[in-house]
This record gives sequence, structure tokens and C-alpha cells, in this order.
Amino acid sequence: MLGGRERPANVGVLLREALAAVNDSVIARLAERGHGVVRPAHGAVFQHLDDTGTTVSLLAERAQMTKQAMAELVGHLERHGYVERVPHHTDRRAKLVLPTERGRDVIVIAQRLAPQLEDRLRELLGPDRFESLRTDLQAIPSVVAHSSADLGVVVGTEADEVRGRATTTPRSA
Amino acid sequence: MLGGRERPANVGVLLREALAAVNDSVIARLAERGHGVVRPAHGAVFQHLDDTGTTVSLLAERAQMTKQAMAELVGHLERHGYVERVPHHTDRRAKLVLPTERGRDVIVIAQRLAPQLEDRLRELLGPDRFESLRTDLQAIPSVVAHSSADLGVVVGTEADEVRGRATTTPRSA
DNA sequence: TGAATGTAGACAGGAAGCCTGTCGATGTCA
DNA sequence: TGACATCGACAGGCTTCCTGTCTACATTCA
Repeated sequence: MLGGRERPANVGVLLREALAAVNDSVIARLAERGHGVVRPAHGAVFQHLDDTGTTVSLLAERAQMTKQAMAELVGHLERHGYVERVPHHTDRRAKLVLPTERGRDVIVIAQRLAPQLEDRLRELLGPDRFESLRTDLQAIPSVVAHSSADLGVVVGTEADEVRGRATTTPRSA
Repeated sequence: MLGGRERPANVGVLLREALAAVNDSVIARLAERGHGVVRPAHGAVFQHLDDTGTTVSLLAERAQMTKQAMAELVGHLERHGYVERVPHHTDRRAKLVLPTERGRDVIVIAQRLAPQLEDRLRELLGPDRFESLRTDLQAIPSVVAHSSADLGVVVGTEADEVRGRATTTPRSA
């Protein structure tokens, strides 16, 4: 991001556009199946939910966000009947978040759509290119981090430890 | 996004993580150079700003967001001395947004960092893989859109035309 | 066992980024 | 000139996160 004017799109822009397209597609599909209240951010819940139940704290940790933020997402989904909170059997402080039937439907839809999209991509690019894409995307975070470090930029490491963090540490766990 | 639990990360997740890394890196670099008030969203301004001045409406159109949202970003940058608004010479309704010296500094920093990051990536992946990555990222939006259309999902096309739009049409221009 | 300390999750408040709706001033075109 | 489009401003709202703080409960260790 940030550039001159109408130059060949840089990797940041390409990433943003690709991500937006994927998100839109998932959300549109869910809306079509009657899950209009599920928004992109709720992926952070469904994606990290165990069938056996997961605490908000653990969900937050997995999703790299604060417990408060995660609690909000879970609250929304609970109000709309996608998850329920049941008391933890051994830890009386905790509540386990469980997907309901409706929530499981969302997970199934998403679990089917993701491979469909990836298959399309694999079909278009060829299996080798597709695997390369996955691998290379995975490499970006570390490349960028190293690149910045070498250049004297601190990216979410020491800096976070200095300023006080909230209840939970999002990012740079 | 949306999946089971700890499966191989899907393309959505990879995209999100890569984008976050790139954004963080740019922002960290700018902060280091004294531009701490510049946030990722402001890329939408700098990226589309002409040296000769650009109206908020045009910026909004280029960035695919509403004029109101763009006006907010421009307002923030103006308050911090990164851009200024001067009256348009022929259209008395309009104001031209111009980068100040400070704003130009941001653009320069970003314009230098982007290639640096891309060079690192090119170095690591090899030039062929790198170009493939760019090409394939660029292909994702259309692949995803087609994929969904074939499956009966509407992704920001007809749907937008039905419901009334705001002052400006963001996305699916 | 009892006190120190850590952790789960709730409530309050706020920043950021975007959106819709509406309006007055101005431009454009029949 | 009058209908209609456009520029940018004000008001208000939603979503997604964050920080700070608090109580209830768990764990650990002297």
C-alpha cells in the first residue's frame, strides 16, 4: 500500500483485493443460505471452535485478538443462535462455547466452499503454481518481518513488550 | 476463512496474514520516521493522490469507498499537515487535495519500501516464482467471483444495484 | 491451610474505519 | 430558466477491535 498513482499494483494492493474477493464470496454464500448475520470477523470464531467446546479465552488466543473482542463476536453469534455457552465442568470460572446445529451448518458451508474456491484456483493455475502460491504466501510474513528488521524497523516484537498490553496479547503472541 | 480446527491454513487465512504483515511493516517504518499518525487506511489517500491535486470525490472513487469515508481520512491527514485543501480553480464546489512537503515525504518512504519488500521476496522466491505470485494473486478475484457465480452466489454485482447506494458507490464500481 | 498470584470472563469506554441519509452550493444541459 | 447531477459537509450509526478494571475462581507455594 501507499504508492504514487496508477503504477503496477504492488503486492499489498494485490493481497488486499484478493482477500476482499475471498471474504465477499464466503459471506455472500452464507447470506444466500440464510446466514446473513454472519460477518467476516466471525470466521475467527468458527475457524477456531472445537466440537467439544472452547473457552472464549482460548478462542481469543488462537485468533490473536483480545478476549473482549472475541467475547463480542461470540456474543453476537450466541444472540443469533449459532453458538451456545455452557458451564465448564471442572473450571467454574469458564464457559465453553459450542456450535449449535445452525452454527454447524455455517461450518459445513464454509468447509465446502473453501476447497471449491481452491479447486478453481488450482484448475486455473495448475497444481504446481497453486502449491507455489500457497507456499509463497506463507513466506511473506517472515520475509517482510526480516526485511524490516534489517532496515531498522521493529514489527510487533520488542515494541509490544514495552507498552503495557491488555488482558490478552493479540498478535505477536 | 471459516474452517474446522487446525487444518492446513486455507488461502483466505494466508492472504490475511500476508496482508497484515505487509501493512504492519509499512506502518512501522513510517512511525519510525516520525509519521506515527499515518495509519494503514491512509494508504487509500496517498496511493491515489496526484501531485497536481485531486478532489475527495475522485479519491473516493479510486479507492472504492464513499466520499464520506474518504473525507474523514483526508481530514485527519489535513489536521496533521500531510495534505492541504485548496479551492478548485474552475469548479467552485470542489476543493483539490494536495500533498504537503510532509505528505510527499510519506509517499517517498512508501514508494521506496514497497520495492524493497518486493525485492526481498523476489530474492527469496526467485524471479519466476515472484512474478507467478503477482500474476496469480491478481487472478484470485475473478476466479473467486466466477466460482461463486457458477454456484449461484451473487458477489457484489446485481445485488448492489437493487438496494439504494449512498452518495458514492464503493466496491463493485 | 492460607495468602499470593494468575486466569476466565463481564462491564465500561473509546478509537478507527466505513456506511447511509440529507443538505446547501454549484455546475450542466435541454 | 428549470430539472438534474455533483461536490463536499454535517449528523448519526454499525462493526471490529482495543485498554482498563473488576469479581469469581484456580493454582501454587511457603
